[in-house]
Amino acid sequence: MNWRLEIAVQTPAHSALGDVLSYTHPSPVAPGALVRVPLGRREVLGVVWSAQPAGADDGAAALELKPVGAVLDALPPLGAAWRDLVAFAARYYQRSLGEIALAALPPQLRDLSAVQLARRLKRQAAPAAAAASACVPALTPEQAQALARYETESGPFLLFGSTGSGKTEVYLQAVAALLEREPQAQALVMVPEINLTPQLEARFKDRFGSGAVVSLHSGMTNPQRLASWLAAHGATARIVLGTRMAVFASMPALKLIVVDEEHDPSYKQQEGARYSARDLAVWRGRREGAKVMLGSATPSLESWHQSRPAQGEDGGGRYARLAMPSRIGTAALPMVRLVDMGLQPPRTVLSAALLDAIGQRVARGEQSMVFLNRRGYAPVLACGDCDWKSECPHCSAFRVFHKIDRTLRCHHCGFTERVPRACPACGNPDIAPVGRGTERLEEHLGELFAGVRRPDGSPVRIARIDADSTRRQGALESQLAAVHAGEIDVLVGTQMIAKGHDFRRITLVAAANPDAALFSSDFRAPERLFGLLMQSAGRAGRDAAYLSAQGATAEMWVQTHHPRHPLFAALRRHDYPAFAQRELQERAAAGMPPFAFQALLRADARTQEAAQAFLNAASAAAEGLEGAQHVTRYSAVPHAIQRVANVERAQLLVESASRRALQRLLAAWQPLLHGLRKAPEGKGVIRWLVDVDPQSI
DNA sequence: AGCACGCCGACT
DNA sequence: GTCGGCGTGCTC
Repeated sequence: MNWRLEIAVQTPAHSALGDVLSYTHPSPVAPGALVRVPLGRREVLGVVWSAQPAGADDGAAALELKPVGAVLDALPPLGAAWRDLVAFAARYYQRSLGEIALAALPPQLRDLSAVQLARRLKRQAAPAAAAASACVPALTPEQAQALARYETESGPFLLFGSTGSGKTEVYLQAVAALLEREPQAQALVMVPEINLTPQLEARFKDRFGSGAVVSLHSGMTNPQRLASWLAAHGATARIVLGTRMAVFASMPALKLIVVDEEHDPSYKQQEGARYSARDLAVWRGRREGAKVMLGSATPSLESWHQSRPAQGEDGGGRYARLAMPSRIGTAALPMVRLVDMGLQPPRTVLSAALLDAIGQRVARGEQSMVFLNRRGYAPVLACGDCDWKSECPHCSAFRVFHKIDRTLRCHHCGFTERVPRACPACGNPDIAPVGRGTERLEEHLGELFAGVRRPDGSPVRIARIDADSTRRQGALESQLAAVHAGEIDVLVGTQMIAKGHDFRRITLVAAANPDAALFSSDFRAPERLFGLLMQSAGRAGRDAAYLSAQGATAEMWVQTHHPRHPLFAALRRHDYPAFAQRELQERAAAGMPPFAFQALLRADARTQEAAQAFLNAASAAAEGLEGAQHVTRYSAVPHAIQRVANVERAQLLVESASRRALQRLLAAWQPLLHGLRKAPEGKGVIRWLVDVDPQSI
């Protein structure tokens, strides 16, 4: 008898193909099995979704089905829980099943034949079990209490612990208790950025032995990723560490998911399937009966709101909040100093008081860190005579001046030219940089501190860390190592340096110019700024012993034109709850997330008119669809960066107080959008996409 | 998305 | 006369 298999293959979201394609096979194949199937002229990897005897009810299916090429039966099939996760993610984020399923598998699986895979699996013997360390630090009362609640309650948990409160130790011990109790259990630990995986990996391997731990992130080579994935799938790895992609790791015995720095925007995928790994982690935990622990010093307002305690009529949120407000040891949180830039001489970059404070630290042999959220030398180059500015010819953005190689570079499309000798418009040789980036700040500090000496009389050492300085493989690691080794006195960089890195000897952190986020059109900008500043403050004075030996106090400096802004008042007191309460009140009053759910319909087209026409036609077509009466549809507007690489971009916001209504509308909308693409309204449209729970609008 | 087919410009 | 530009269409 012949069997008909429904198989998920990598079909793009825009194709009109169904979720699964049907193939025939002489025998039944278990759902979750990997197969190779013919698709057009090529053979692709697929995941079996279901199997049924052929001929039963497919009389209408006049389609000539092709046979399955090969079954990769050396590999145990992917479990029902994994398939449910993939199916949910596909449905929720409006993508095809196959796109999510195949993206969740290691890329190398796509190129391996059944024989090659079988050989690979045979080679993947049991890992050499390196000894685990018995050295487990004693817990603080707060850590012990958080762990006790974690053990007795079901979660999900929000571990609200200030920087330096020892969240990682809580994760480690939660994992340790689990592995001890259940000899088969697996744990998944996620971090927002690849940069943060090495130090976490070192800590976990030290505690649990190197054989038990594998990493999963896009910085790994394909063979490494395959090896890690197979170890997770085969449950030989008890702990998987990784970035957002790891949320899809096949882990048959998953019992605990940790999402560290859960507020970090990096958990939201920004291209292809735009999923939130944090939200999927919560869903996956519930589906698989795994406990979920989200951790942050500055939680997302969504998670904070979801973990609110019961109060009066309000039954509270679904998450349990575990608070760890204190820093370990005697180290106090750094003192926050606000510099009113309105009182400084015009065009001041770094105020005299801040320079003095940094200079004193250099003289004492301590380290300082200054961050500025603009890389390059200057964001714009402008002519002194005419109104020429260094606009990108392909984008609605300025090209950034990079002095280091004398180029103008567009950070959106990559278009790069050498800096012209004179104004291209009027020939005036007097063209000058406007504004400041990290490169210029580094240069500026070098000039200002040229005469400053370190305790041993040697000159000050200044370094810069940003996307430009770390382009080379391994550059970030070596630069961070130099900071750790005390070879740097003043570190300049973008927010890259504000995240996670544990600099022991930094006693001063400064935000040079964070004001833009206060008045951004993006309603989440203040939340991100507050998180960034709190996190940066957390970089300072982490080592209490060092501080007291130095007789030093840690300081966080913020230069602003709005020193009385409530955000800074809360920052001064390190008072995240106060900031969150105020922000949530505003969000509630304005009907914004987390009190509403949003999705963006985006379109790219040759012209802005075409992009908007498509979106507005789509909006009109949505009238009367299921869920539409509970969903607000706004008009199409240009994207914040309207044109990139000569493509015009527009977006349309849809919003609802009901997640269910929004989901219904999006599901019903999808086929109409496919149709519209071919209609006159879709003329000129290059692509369109839906972004559910967009992270910025 | 790939990867075809298909119909018009500058080259051996 | 061909090589190749990327426009349109299909994949169980």
